[in-house]
Amino acid sequence: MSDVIRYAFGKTSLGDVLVAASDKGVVALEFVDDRDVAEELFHSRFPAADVVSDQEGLSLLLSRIRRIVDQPHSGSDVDLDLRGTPYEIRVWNLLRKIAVGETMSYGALAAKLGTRDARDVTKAISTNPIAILVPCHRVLKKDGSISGYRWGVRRKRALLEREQLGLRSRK
DNA sequence: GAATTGTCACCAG
DNA sequence: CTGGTGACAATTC
Repeated sequence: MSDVIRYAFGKTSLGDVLVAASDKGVVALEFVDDRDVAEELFHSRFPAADVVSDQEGLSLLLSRIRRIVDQPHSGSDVDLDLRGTPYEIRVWNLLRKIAVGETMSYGALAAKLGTRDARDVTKAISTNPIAILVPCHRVLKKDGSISGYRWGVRRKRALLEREQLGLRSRK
């Protein structure tokens, strides 16, 4: 049997996003520049699944995501359907425990996981299909500088700035 | 910032 | 196994 995955496009203050969800939760959330390209890419990522467009059915989810992007500190309660190797899932779960406004280095993450190399973590993170909801943007290099981001360093910086600003002005 | 080097897991051949 | 590579890290300029 094949899964049914519904997807829809949405606009956030950081750009267009493509969100996809199964019955269990969100399976993917990506920033896209070109919707046609994204759609194609997306189909090929879930060859075994039944991928259907469902703009209306996901409108609620989209609005929640928009809220999270605009106000990261307001908390999120979106169900996720993580798909990946056990190791990757471990990493992603760890990422989700990082508090808003906090950051962590790849090295520190590696230590927590008992991995030898930071690159091990890097690889797992870089294959993360779910932007923002799995806050891979809160992972920086050890000196605090931004190294790279799957969806563009610019967005990563914007996200972080927003989170820290939100924290500060909330007090 | 950018370049340089050490390192190690991963992948293609 | 060999060689290329990287969302790293530490150093150096």
